[in-house]
Amino acid sequence: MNSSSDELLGFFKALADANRLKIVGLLSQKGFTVEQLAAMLELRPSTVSHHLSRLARASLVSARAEGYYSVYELETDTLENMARRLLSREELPAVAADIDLDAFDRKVVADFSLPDGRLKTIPAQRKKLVAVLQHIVADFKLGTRYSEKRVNTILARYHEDTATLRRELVGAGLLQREAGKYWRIES
Amino acid sequence: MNSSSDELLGFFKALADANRLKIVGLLSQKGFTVEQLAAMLELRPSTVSHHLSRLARASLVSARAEGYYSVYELETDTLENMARRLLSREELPAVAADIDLDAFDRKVVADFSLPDGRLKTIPAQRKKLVAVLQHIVADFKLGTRYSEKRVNTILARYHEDTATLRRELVGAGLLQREAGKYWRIES
DNA sequence: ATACTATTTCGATAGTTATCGAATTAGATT
DNA sequence: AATCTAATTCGATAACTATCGAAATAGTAT
Repeated sequence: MNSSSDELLGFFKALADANRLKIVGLLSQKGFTVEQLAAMLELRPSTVSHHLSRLARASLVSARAEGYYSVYELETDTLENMARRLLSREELPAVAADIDLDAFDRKVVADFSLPDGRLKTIPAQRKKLVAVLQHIVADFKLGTRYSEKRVNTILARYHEDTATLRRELVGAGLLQREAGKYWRIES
Repeated sequence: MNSSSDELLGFFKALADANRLKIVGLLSQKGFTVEQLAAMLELRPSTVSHHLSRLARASLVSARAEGYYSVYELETDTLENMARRLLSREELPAVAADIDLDAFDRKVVADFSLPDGRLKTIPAQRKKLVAVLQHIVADFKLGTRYSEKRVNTILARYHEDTATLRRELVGAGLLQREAGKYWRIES
């Protein structure tokens, strides 16, 4: 979660309250003082002040001194900017930018592995099987052609049922087979 | 607060959580299962399920069955619609549509009035004075010309200092004066 | 300078909700 | 039909926050 996302989160949190949303609605028409807002919303001034400070923290409102009062006004620019950011294609992916997309696969491999690295069982579920196969295929060098015997030797480190592993590796497109030889495919 | 505003509020509340925002960010790239999201966010599946149901309630995500799993996907249309609504000029004023804008003025009049309708004092603050004057001027008929004597008689119902009230009414532009006669101005 | 008053801050409280683990459900695979 | 598993629901708990009243603050107006 980077600082740009924090801004976005702050924006949503600021508006995720019925009374704050009403305040923004009211300020979209004209400026109001704390007292006026309190009367219209049937809240205490201290409560309204609290809401206004939250909105101000998100740069959604600003105060202007006017004689005895301080008049609050809506920062329409901030609102527009945020709305536009939501419409842009890059914004949302950026929110998830620093999240580890491989965590699931690693967890699956860990869940199915014994301390010595062998597999407890071969996963039955497609998504999990693929995760485990991708883990195993890392033992094969790119550009090397393996005999079936050598393939089995490597797979035997993981599970006795080397035939199934071999078949699934080919089925998943992780290993290529031709004329009795196997080799790894660039991913 | 009308039902359209409820939708808007629901939208903001749905996104006002760091993990839900991350989920949306992840789903903006591709669909994921509950388990996958849980691993990536380091949360329990039940927690992720909870978040997804909140997002679904706001129509921000939907589930699609795929074999053993149910794959969640982002409803980009909803997101776009909401962002556009924020940019439209009518949306925010509508949020405050059914809020009583005169509540402040009524509260001021009530605060400054004795049970019999007379004023405790004449407000010193501009905003409050105007509220009280607007209340008083309702006793004057539109289109009628009043002598200063009749004006004072009416104002005496509110406060002994009729001279100040009269002057302020004229100053605030609520009463017009010419050739010793006073009359009310259409507001 | 002094007094007045709108606003803010603070402390306390009640209501909301994010999170977890356990139990249940729904659905696909065999 | 029986079994297995991802997902959901439920109950409990902890963290957060909206709201209030009281006290402090700041900034005019006299």
